[in-house]
Amino acid sequence: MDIREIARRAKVSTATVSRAINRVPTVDPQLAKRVWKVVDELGYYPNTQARALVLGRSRIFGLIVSEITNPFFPEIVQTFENLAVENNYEILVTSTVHDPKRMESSVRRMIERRVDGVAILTFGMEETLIEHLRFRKVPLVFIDVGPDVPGIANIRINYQNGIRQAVQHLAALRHTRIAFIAGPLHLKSALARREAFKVSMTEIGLSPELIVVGDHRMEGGMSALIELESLSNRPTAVLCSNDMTAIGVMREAYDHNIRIPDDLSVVGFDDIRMAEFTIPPLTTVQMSQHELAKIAFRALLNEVECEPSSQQHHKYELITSLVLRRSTALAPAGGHATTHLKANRATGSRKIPAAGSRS
Amino acid sequence: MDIREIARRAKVSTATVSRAINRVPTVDPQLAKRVWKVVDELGYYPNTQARALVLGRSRIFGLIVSEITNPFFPEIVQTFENLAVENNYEILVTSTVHDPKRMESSVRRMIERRVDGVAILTFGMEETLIEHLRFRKVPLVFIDVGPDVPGIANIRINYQNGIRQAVQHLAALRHTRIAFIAGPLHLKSALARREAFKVSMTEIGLSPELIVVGDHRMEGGMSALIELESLSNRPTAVLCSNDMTAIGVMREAYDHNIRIPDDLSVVGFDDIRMAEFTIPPLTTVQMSQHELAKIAFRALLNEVECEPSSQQHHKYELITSLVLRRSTALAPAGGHATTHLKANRATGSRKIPAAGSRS
DNA sequence: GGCGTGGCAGCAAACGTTTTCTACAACCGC
DNA sequence: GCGGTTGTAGAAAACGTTTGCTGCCACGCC
Repeated sequence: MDIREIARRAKVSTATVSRAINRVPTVDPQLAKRVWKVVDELGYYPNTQARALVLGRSRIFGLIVSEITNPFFPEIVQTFENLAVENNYEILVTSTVHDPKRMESSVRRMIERRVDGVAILTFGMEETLIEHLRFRKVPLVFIDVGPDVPGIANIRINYQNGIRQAVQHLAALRHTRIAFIAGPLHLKSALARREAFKVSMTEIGLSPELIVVGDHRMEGGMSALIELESLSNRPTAVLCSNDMTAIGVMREAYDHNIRIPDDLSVVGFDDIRMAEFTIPPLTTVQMSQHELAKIAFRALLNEVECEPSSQQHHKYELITSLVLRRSTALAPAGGHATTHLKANRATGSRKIPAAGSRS
Repeated sequence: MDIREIARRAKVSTATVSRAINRVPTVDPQLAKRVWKVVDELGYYPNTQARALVLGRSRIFGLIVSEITNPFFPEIVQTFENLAVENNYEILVTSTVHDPKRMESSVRRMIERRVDGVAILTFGMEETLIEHLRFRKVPLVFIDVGPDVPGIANIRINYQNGIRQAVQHLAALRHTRIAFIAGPLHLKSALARREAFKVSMTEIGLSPELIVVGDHRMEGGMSALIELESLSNRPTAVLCSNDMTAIGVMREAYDHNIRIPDDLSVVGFDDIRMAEFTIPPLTTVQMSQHELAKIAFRALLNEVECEPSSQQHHKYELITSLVLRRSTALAPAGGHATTHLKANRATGSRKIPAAGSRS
C-alpha cells in the first residue's frame, strides 16, 4: 500500500497526498480532509526509506555504547530514545563490547544506514574509524575527547570535581590509606578518573600509591579487592573507577567477612540506579546518565538541524558530584583485622539439574 | 557518492557495479576486481535504504521490550544484536515503558521503518496494536502469548518447572509460611508466575495464601516486604516474581536488620547477571536471557527467510530451573524476631552540594 | 470584458539501488 | 562458413516518496 493507492482512492494526485500528509498549508482543506480519511481507513503509514532517499535525511541517530549490559548505558539509551521519539527520530544502538571488529562493524552499519548523526558514548574508538564518519561529514558527539573541529561536539566531563569530593569525604573520615581501583587504562575515561584521584590525593597531602587496575566490571572489582587485601599496608577505604567495580568489591568483601563500611569504606563512580540498592547503599560520585544523554542528543540535534554556517562550537560540560549513602564510615582504629582472606565463605553457585522430585 | 560514481570510475555500468558488490558470480573476475578497487579507494558504502526500497526488505528486525533499564533486557538486546550482526540485520529497539502511548509509537515506528519482523518481548501489548502488524503480514515473535496462526511464533515459557523447584527447595528447608510477591497482574507473565506458585504450593500441601503484589521493580519489592512484615503470620521465606523485586526485598530487609537468609529466605526469578553479585548472592529461578534471545531471533529469521509455504509452525519452549546461591537457608525455629520494623537504620541519600572545601 | 494575478493541483524528475530483459560477442558443431 | 548456443555487460524500469515547475481556474481590477 503506497501513496499512489491513497491518491487513487482520494481522487487526487500523489503530490497532493504527500502534501496533505506532511501538512503543507497550501493544500485545500477539503482535499486534505479527504486524503486523511483514506489514509486512516487504509491504515497507511509512509515508507520512511523512500522518504529518506529523496530527502537525503534518514532521521536516524546512531548511538554507540561500550556494552549495553553495563547498567550505566541502558539509562542513557532510554533517555536518548525518549528524546528521539519526541523529535521524530529513530535510534540505532550498537555495542562495541570492547571488540575492534565490532567497533568497525558499528561504524559501517551507521554509514550504510545513512544515519544523520552519531553519539559516540564509548571510549577507545580508533581514530581511523572516526575518520570514516568525519569523511562523510556525519555530525558527531563525543564524550571527553574527539577532534576539535566544527560539526563535532565534545562533552567534557569534570571528573575532578566529584573525585575530589570523594577523596575529601574519605579524608574527613580519617582515612589515610585510600586505594583506587582503576578501569582499563587504555580508556581515556579510566585514565582521567585515575588522574583525578592522584591530583585529589596529592592536594590533601596523601600519596596516591595504592592503585590497582580493574576492568570496570564486577569481576575486576572482586579480584582487585583480593589484590588490595594481600598488601601489607592494606587500605581502609577504596575508591572505584565505576560502580560495577564497587559492587564487585562489596561482593568479595562479603565473602571474606570484611564489613562495609565498618572495616572498609567503599566509594563508587557513576551513580547507576543500582547504587541505591546495594547492601549497603553505595556512596558514589554521580555522573548523571540522564544529563549525559540529554546533552548528547541536544548537541546532535543542534548539529543536524541548525545552519552549519552558525559554526556555534558549543562547549558541553557535565559536572560530577558526590552522593553520600552508607558504604563509607570512620576509618577503623588500627586498620581492620588481618584474617580476612581466611574467613572464606562457601562460594560459587550450583544449579539444580532436573525437574526435581519432592524432597 | 553512489554506485554511478563507482561505475564511471571503473568504466562499467551500474548494473555491473551492483553485481560485483553483491558478489554475483556471473560477473567477469577482472571487472569485479576493478570495481572492488574503486569501491575501496573511494570508501563507498551502499545505501541500504535505496536497496531496501527495491528489494522490499529492510534487513531490520524490531525488538520491543518493556524497559531497557530493567537489567533483564539489556542481556537480551545484546544477544539479539550479536545474532543480528552475524546475519547482516539491524535491530530497532524500542521500550514501551508500560505506557500505552509508547507502545503505539513503537508499533508505528516499526511499520514506518518497514522492519522485516518484530520480536515482542514485552507483556501487555494491546491486541489492536498487534493487529496493525499482523495486518501488514509482519512476522512476529511473542513471549508466552499471541495468536496461534502461521507467521506468528510463540515462545512458551515453562514457569511451572522452575517455580516448582523453588517451592520444593524452600519446603525442604522446612519453610511453611512461604510468601509470593507477584508482579503487576495485568501482565500475563506475572499472572503465570503467580499461578505456578499457587500450583506448586498446593502440590506439596501448603496453602498459597501469602501473596502480595509488587511491580517487578526494586521499589515494589521494598514495599512488599514491609507489607509482609506487618502481617501476624509473617513468612519465613519469600519467592519473588522477578529478581528486581528480590533485590528490593533484600535491600529493605537490610534496613530492618532482617538477616538474609538466617531470618528470611529469599528467592528471585529471572537470574539476571546481578543475582550473582547481590549480598547475599541470590537463589533464583533461571530464565536464560541468552536462550530467550536466541530463540526469538531464530524464530524471526525462520519466518522471514524460509518459504511461507513450509508452514512449519515450530513450537518454541524455554524451560526454567532453580539456581541455588546463598539467599535461602533453613527456616528459623520459631519464625524470626518481631521487632524488625523498629530497628530502622537511617535511610535516604544525601548529596554533597558544592565543590567541597576541605573538612 | 479582457487581462493579470494568485492560489492550488498535478506532472514528472529525482533519490540510489536491483534486476529483468536485451544485445552482443565468442565459440562450437555441422 | 554459418546458425545456434552460451556467457556476460548494459539499458532501463522499478521501488515509494518529495518537490520544482507547469498550467488551470477563478477572481479582481481597470
